Amino acid sequence: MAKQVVPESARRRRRPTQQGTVLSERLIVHTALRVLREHGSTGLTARRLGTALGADPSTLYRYFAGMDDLTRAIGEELMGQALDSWSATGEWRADLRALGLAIHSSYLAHPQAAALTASRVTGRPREIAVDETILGILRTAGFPDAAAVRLYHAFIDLSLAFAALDAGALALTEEARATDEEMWTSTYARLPAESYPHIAATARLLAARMPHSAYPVVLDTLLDDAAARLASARRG
Amino acid sequence: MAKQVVPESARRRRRPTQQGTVLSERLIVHTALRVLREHGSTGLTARRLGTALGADPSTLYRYFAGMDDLTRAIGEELMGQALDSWSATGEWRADLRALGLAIHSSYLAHPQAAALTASRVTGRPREIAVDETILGILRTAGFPDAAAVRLYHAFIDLSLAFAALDAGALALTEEARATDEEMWTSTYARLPAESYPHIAATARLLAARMPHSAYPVVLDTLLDDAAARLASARRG
DNA sequence: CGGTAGAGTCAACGGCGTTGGCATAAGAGT
DNA sequence: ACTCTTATGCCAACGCCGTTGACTCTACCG
Repeated sequence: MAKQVVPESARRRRRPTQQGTVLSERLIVHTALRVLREHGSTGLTARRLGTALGADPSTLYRYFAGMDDLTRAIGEELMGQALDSWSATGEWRADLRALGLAIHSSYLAHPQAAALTASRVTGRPREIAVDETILGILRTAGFPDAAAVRLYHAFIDLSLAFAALDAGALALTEEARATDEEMWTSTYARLPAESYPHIAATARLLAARMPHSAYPVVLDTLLDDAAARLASARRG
Repeated sequence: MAKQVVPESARRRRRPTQQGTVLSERLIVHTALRVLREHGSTGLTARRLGTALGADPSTLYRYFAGMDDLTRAIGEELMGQALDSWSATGEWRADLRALGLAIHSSYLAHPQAAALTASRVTGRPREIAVDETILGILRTAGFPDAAAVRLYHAFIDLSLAFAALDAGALALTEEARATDEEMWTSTYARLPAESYPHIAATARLLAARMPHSAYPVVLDTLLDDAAARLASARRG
């Protein structure tokens, strides 16, 4: 078997598999995304991916060091899609907000994949590009370096943490997800008011709000705070 | 085998295993936490847990419907420990802050377990108790129901999302974690200033800040915002 | 138009969650 | 104190899983 994985750029011969497909990192990652969507976040297995590709499972080890390596490549793909779907306007607050939402929705577009990768930090190219972009927006907007780094840290971790949390909820099977959402109208809405007065009093509001993500609310709070600090620093 | 799991309260006979241990849900959950700590977040297996308990793996199915059910019980235990370590003072902002930090640090105290459970919502008793507590603090502080629910939602999801994110980082093996932290002094600090001017300019600040959690900063931002809204509503 | 080594295949290993059938001893009822 | 019932733990087995080493074949280099 492969002593070490051949980097994609150095790959020369493209021998088709028995079933005729010609493999590539790109094809494998995209097929993995499809398998994840169809079989859930725990449904990506070497055998299944091999079958989906029309190749022997062990062939994957010619392209990735193991399933863990493949997982990181999937995460990098999600981050890349977020960056591609975003464009700068020059208005720092709007740009940051849009970038955060782009990252969030890129992950939510592949919830099963996101649940697998969102808490991994890889240091791969597209991830670094996102970091450079965020820091650039903040420093160009006039934040001093210390404030920019502090805000960058809060921004990126907040976005990734919510991407993981919300993706985890979406990645459940359809029935499990429905059960979870209904929990606010079934379990929580029926708790006795004597023991749980506050939940009982707000049950209707909870059922309306909890199925949505809190990310936009928290993100806006963070950006409002940053804008206020920037304005007051300019005045003072 | 067990058609269905016998609830812990209805359990009568406590027959010791061949190796002499007397099982219980509590013992199993606590042993599972130990196994997770020793073998990592993917190291909890039915066979290993059975060995650690001195019991056959299949015996676990007398207590839990499957490994997934056990996982939820572990999450419930973490939430319970958070609630136990917290006490109210009556000052809403301080109480909320302390509760958030209690949840966060309860999860981080068992990072391998947290990585497994933080994004699950179970609707079990201790979890409901936490929800009731938070809503109680907010409504007693004078927030109208709509604002209380909005803030509750942001608060709990923020806390769980960061618990999961930060636990994920801590749950890596010691060497992998060290490698990740050093990435800010190795990879990021050495990126060429021509291609990555903003990262290069702030490399030292990044290396100092990134290994810590952004949770307290974001939590305080959220609570500051809430306090300001409450004060202005009182004035208006 | 060979020779070579890289890409795909095959078979196997040990470990996983889970199940059905079975032995046995704890506790209820007398 | 004795029996009876059945909850509880054990065993063996099933079909998955990731991964590996030895292999075959074929695309490309010269």
